[in-house]
Amino acid sequence: MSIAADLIRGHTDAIILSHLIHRDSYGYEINKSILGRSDHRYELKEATLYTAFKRLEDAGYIVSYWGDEKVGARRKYYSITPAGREAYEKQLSEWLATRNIIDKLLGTEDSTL
Amino acid sequence: MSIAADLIRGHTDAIILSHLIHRDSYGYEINKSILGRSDHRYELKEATLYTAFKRLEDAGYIVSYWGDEKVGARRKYYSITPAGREAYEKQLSEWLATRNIIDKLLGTEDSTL
DNA sequence: CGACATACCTTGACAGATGAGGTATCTTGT
DNA sequence: ACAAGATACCTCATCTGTCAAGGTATGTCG
Repeated sequence: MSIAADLIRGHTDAIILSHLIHRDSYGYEINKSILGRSDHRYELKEATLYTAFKRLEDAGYIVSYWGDEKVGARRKYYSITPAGREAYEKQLSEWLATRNIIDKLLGTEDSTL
Repeated sequence: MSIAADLIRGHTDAIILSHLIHRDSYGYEINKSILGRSDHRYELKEATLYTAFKRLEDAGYIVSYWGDEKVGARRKYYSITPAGREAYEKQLSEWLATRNIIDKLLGTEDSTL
């Protein structure tokens, strides 16, 4: 794991919402997807993931339901709500603004000082 | 303050080091500089700033000395050490990697996937 | 003389992340 | 038949960075 998790702190919710924008999903799958999409450089810890689900559900950004798997372990699916989509849009633009500011403050070779 | 501080969490040390790369400085000045360079969209809280100074000094990344102001409030200057410069370089590249991954995970329409 | 800027610092509390632990099912190799 | 590992869920105690709130002191301006 080459990415310091502390640097991603605070982006967990947006990352999960981003995944659920496309389709309903469940914890284990979301985790593996994040691992894959980050080229194995970042992995959400399970405890972090389930803490985030709780937080997002309490906020009304996602709702959950049990899958009807006939075989294998049961899956708890999550679905993003309209409020969740709004929150995602907002968090995405916040990320872009934050990214911009950090770039400036770190002197990431920015000539437009 | 339009930028959620929690999103910048973890970048405080790098931001301070980045400032000290150019010249020795003191707390109050660094804070104002950050405010200005972020177009007043982000401000380090004093408690956060002094906590960070303590952390950086303990780590050997910065050293401090009192200025010899004849008038006005005394100033405590900080100077970056060679180890601090190394740490800054490392943290800068970590930021670039993290930025890249968050962009991917948030689906920030990145064509170079 | 009061307000405000400059300049430093500490303490207690909060929130997100996480190591470590737990439960249960199914598959694959030996 | 059995062990190992993947799939799949969850909780709790602890750690760390942030920050509101409080404090001290000096200089300037109206």
